[in-house]
Amino acid sequence: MQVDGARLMQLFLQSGGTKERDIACEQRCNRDPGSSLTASAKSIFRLLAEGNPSTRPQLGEVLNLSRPTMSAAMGELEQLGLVAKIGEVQGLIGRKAAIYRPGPQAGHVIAIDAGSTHVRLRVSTIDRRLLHSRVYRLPASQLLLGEEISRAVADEVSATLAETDDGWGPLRMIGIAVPSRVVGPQGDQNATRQEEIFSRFEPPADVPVVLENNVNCAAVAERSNGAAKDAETFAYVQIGLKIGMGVMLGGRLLRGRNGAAGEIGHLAFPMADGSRPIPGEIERYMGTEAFMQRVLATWPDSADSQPADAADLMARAGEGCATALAHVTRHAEDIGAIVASCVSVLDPGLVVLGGGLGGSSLLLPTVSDVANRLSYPVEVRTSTLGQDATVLGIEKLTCEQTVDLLLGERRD
Amino acid sequence: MQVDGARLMQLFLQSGGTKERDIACEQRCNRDPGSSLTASAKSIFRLLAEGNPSTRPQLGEVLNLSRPTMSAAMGELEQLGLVAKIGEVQGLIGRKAAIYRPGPQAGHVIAIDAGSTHVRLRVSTIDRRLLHSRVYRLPASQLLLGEEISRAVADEVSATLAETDDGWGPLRMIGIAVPSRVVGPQGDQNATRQEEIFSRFEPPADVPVVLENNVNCAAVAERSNGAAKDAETFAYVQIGLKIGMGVMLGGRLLRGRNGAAGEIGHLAFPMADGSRPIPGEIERYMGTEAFMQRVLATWPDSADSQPADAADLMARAGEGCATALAHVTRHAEDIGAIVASCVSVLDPGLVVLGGGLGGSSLLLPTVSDVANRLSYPVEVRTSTLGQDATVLGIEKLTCEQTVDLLLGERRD
DNA sequence: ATTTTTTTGTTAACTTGCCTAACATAATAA
DNA sequence: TTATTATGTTAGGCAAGTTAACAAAAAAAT
Repeated sequence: MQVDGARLMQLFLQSGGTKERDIACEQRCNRDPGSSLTASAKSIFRLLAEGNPSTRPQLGEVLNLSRPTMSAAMGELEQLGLVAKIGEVQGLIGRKAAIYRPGPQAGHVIAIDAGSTHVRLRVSTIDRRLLHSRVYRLPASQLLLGEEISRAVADEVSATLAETDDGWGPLRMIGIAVPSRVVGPQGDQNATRQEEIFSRFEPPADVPVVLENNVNCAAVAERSNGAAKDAETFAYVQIGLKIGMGVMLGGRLLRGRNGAAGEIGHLAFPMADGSRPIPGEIERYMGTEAFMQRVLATWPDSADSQPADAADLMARAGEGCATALAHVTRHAEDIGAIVASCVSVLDPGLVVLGGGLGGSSLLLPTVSDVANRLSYPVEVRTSTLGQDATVLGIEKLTCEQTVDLLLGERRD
Repeated sequence: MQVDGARLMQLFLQSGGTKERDIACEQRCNRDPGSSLTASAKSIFRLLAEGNPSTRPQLGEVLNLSRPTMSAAMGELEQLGLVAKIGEVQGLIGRKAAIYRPGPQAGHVIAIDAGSTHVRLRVSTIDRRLLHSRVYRLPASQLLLGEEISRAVADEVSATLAETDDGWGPLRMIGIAVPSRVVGPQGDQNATRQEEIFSRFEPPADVPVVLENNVNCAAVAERSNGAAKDAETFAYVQIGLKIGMGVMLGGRLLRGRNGAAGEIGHLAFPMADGSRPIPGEIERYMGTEAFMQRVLATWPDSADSQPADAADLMARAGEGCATALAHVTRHAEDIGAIVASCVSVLDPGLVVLGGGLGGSSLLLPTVSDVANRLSYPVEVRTSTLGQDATVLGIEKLTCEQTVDLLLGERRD
């Protein structure tokens, strides 16, 4: 079932309309129950949605709200079921304080990493308490087959819906991380395969769907759960089979006109006096496959047997094999050069390295040295998240979108 | 007179403090007279500061304010002298409407382009009505001598202050565009020469100074007066003696941690299989000097005499000289490759070319073709502003900062 | 010339959303 | 049992907006 352009737009833009006819009101009011809350109630809900259950005094302190205002706001929120009291805490002295977190009517989201080897799915509340999760490994023979991924997503979502618990509240949104550019209405719609995800998967009616590029999702995860927890601005550079970057500026993803911001696989390369760049060449050159070809081409017969794959090479380098280490270091220099180019454009102050190869801490010193030598001061860190990075990122983004939706404050 | 670090910080941060002691209150209240205005009055002032004199109905329409609110807000603003009635307009029917613009107490700013060949100065109201302007051409022998530029700035400012008219209202701020990185407090302070501007120039006491990189200023000007009038997001790429870029994202400049965002003179280059990049090499390679060396090295004896300089080369290319055109086109290919790298990182959708060489429309087709072939869809335009771009940009930035200051809303 | 219509601007009364001050409640400490 | 302290509610006030009604000033209609 192919989802056409109009339908996809609808998925993107759902819930925006305030000028719809009255007949849709009941639906809409159920979809964004908090759109008529006071500003203070909204800010309280936003804070609780971050994931820390809090007492009224704590919330009031952070948000600079008086106790009467807290009282009124919590009244509004509790009435709608958007927050719930989950316990009490006793200080050293004085009356106990009630502890709140988002309530059942805040509902839950489904976040899906629709990767080419795995489909990972997490169901969670909007304050990111995990309710359910599944992982489906795609048969290796079907790598890169968009339709098979779509079918796997459809299956996993069906299975999830069958197990839905009443206590989870309503399903508010589905977020899907895809390994392609994600383009808004005014961008270039050609040459993106974002619709393929819907070729076999039809999302439940009335549940908005958000799509995001998988590298961007990993960047979001690094910020919310990983190596960039303290940073508002940084770049996440992924080096593996392919290369890509996710850019976070002031806590917001940089997407670009065509959803192509961070597509460093298209940096001009080769780039030197007398040479002419080839489109996408740097992605091929830096990718694991070409890298291993170069490694094997010069691997000495005298030494150990040839490394089986990139992971094997990295392992041997880590064990002290000089030949392996030389190759890894050479690759790290190339990565450092790419990082330097990104720093020259963005000057993010922090770069997090991730991906199949980039995640190795062996690369770190060389990448950092080269980048800092070529460009401007930048801290380089290695990703602390494993293969869950992408699904955690799309979960975070979906929760944020859901909060915006519930509060009637569309952000982007 | 060297301005030390503490003084510079003070210059940057002036007007922020709300926790100063009461003795400073009178001064402060004179400095940000509008800090106690209602939100609606502030938004009205902001709109008028954009430069379009407007009637109350027009303002109310745009800002969604009722007539009584307009009445109250205009009352506040007129009382403070922040707006003034400058006339009336008669519609087809009905009562005349008064036309307003920022009033005398809104004051004026001095904007300075402290370039290495010229010092350009504009005095204008915060709605950018030109009050006075001067240009000083530095003696060629003193190119790049920071102290001479500083002295020229000091002289021009003195001359301006001497000519100040009472009708201009108070001097609110001085903005200076400098050809170096401009670094905030948490960035890398080394290797920027931003303080040199103060070596011979001491700004009047109590007048805040804002510094900004000159390429960033040109980008701002392209947005407010030039080729990117309709764009919120674009990159301005300057190609001349040196190369640089200014990045505008959603109407805001991207500065980076160390003020080095857009410093594409540090893109990794040469970058090819087997080569290692050299810091700053692409700036040398792309700069006019190295470019002309390559041109002259292969210039055929049989043809016309060698071109005298880059401008001469461009002129001959424009007249149809095949040799010159071939060189220009080759250079345009290199520029296209650089643009492609920037597009791969930012995907801005629009790139404006400027600078001594970049401003030539001869380059446009090739740059556009190469960039679009190597990377993602991007429109390429040629700058429409001449040498005034930088001073217009710093003027715009200074006016924006002044409005923020007057309204007590520090933005960045 | 007078009345009507239309737009602009003001006045009056109300609403919202926050605040402070005072009071009520529930816990520990004395 | 009383004092102290933190939490939560009630009462009353204020700032900044709203709508409704009225006043003023202009062209259009009578």
